[in-house]
Amino acid sequence: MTHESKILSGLNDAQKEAVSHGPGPLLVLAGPGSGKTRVLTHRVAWLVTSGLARPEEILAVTFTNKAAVEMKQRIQNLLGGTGGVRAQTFHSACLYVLRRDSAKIGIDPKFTVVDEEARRELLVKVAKEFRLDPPDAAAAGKAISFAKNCLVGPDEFPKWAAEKTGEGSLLSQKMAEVVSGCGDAVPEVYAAYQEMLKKVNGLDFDDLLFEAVRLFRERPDVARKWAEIWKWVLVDEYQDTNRAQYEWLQLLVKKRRNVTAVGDPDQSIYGWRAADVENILRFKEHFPEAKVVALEKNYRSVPAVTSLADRLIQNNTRREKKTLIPVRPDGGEAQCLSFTNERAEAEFLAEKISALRGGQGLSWSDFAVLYRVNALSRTYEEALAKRGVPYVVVGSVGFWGRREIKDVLAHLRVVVNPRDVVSLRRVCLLQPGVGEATAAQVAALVLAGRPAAEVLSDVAGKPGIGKKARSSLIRLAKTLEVLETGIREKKPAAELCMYAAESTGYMAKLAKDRSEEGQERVANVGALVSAAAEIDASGGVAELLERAALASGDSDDGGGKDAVRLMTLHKAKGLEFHTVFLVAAEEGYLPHYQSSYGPALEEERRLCFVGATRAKDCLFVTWCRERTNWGRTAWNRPSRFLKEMGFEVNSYLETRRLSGTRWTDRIAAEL
DNA sequence: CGTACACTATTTTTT
DNA sequence: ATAGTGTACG
Repeated sequence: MTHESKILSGLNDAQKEAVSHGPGPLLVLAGPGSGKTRVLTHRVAWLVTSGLARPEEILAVTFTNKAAVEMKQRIQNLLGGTGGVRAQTFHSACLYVLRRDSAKIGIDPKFTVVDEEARRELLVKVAKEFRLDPPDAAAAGKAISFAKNCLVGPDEFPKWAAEKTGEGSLLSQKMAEVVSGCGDAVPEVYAAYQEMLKKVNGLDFDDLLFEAVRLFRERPDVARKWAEIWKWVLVDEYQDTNRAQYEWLQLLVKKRRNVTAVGDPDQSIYGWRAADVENILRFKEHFPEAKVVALEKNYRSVPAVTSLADRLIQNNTRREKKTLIPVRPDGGEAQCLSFTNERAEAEFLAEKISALRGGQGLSWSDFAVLYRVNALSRTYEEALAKRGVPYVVVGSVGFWGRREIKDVLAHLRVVVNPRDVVSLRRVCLLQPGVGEATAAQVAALVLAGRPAAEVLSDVAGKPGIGKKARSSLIRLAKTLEVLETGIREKKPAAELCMYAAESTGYMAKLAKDRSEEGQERVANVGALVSAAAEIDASGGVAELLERAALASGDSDDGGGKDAVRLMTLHKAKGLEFHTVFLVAAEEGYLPHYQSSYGPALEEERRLCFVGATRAKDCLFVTWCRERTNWGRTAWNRPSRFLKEMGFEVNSYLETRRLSGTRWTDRIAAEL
């Protein structure tokens, strides 16, 4: 067998067709559990082994860091090394381009990537000048983010917002919500916020896409250069692309047209942050010569699960007809259960997990509890803990988002981008004796164009500065100077991290806290040094900061821990579990009350679809008549999606399975 | 400037 | 219920 045919063996006909498609646009419509990632990775391997592409000519784009890592690993397994194939997120691909060419559109390539936390900080500061309070600032921030994702600048904003309203799309629905939340101050705040970003030489996440598009538009020669580098582009989760991502891709592939888009319109769940399902629905219009392959066979779930998911999604109007064809034989179960309150629901689930694990020889990590909103996790956590069931809540701040990690890295940021006063402020506030007032003084002087170390020494000498503050400012100035030389001489990032943490007294401060939390912080800084050492093997400080910025929002997924996973429906996308508990299937939660009409409702339905199709063997959809949220107890109606899935829901006592092979009535027993 | 305490506003999803 | 903000005092 040739290497090439080895890559095709074991694939079904549709998969083979997609994998071995030659040049030209290809759209793969891949239902849940149909081997989407498999097709993507095998296609990359096939392109290489067939000789059509060299590895370094291939760019595979994903939405999450996790998906990018997985993709890389699987390509590596197939090819025995990635050999230069780039698999990365949209944001990191754009960042890669901008670091090299941003000067061509007037952006200093040493710019800082402003993460969510820093962004909020800047927005609040800017909004204050317009007499907006923090909630209004947040609303304005949403509108700004939305606009950037739609490639709309501050000047075009008013006209665009007016046009958008009443358009009937999900995009316009979300936009209307956002704009109504903060009134007509948005354009001014937007402009001022951009001004501020420019001052500190920072780009936020949305800017990475926005500016990458601007670069390709304003400098066709640059676009051409990158199109020659990445001759083959593959996109995962295409249904989640927004306007900016779509445009960037167009500019990249318009000449060679070697674009592979893989996705499932029924799993588009990010409309609220400007993803536009139309991108995938109109692929054929954008690329008339495109080949379209549908992967409808579902290898993941038992028929009981696929059939109810299929029934549910048929209720969406704006979709292309497509079915889920189960490959697996009958078995497993899909049930709907109701409870008087969330306590009973949580107890049931904890008990059920223990029983199933023992009975079927499963691991804790074979179970997942999925809910619509994070706030719901608490009850389930308590019940699991009470029974001694190990669990992880996927969604808590991950490593790169931890305060201590960001604190240490802020020192390096200040040196790499001398105008980064956001990081400088952070670093100053860490010093004993230094507060808001002093930090602001320092920031103002640095923005006026003076080097940070010099400013710190100067401010330290000013009257009115306390003794404690004086000595710590001087110490900080020295640290920054040393880091500066260290970076110039390309010292290892690990060494510099260690130095930053130690010489500023930060480590000592952390170590003083003897609590478990405090000790964990110390350990995390140690882990940062190790991570830096790993990165030093292939890069340096720049790479470390890059990785930290882009991963700062990543949530802790529990690693390989054998524990039940608790997470939101959004976070469950792309995952699968033996048994899934889809909890709080109640009107108000699923669909969420803020999205219970119009196009947004359809997205809620897709969300429910995504949740249900995570289950391989068992699916339990549960709802409670009564739920206590923050102090208040409310009465709930069962989710309309239950009926749509085929469950008969007459009253809370009689929730039963309508059709299917097994008819179990455990409801009475549970109540 | 830093801490302690009280009050209030908050809750959808996140690269 | 809780986290985050604001105020008063050392």
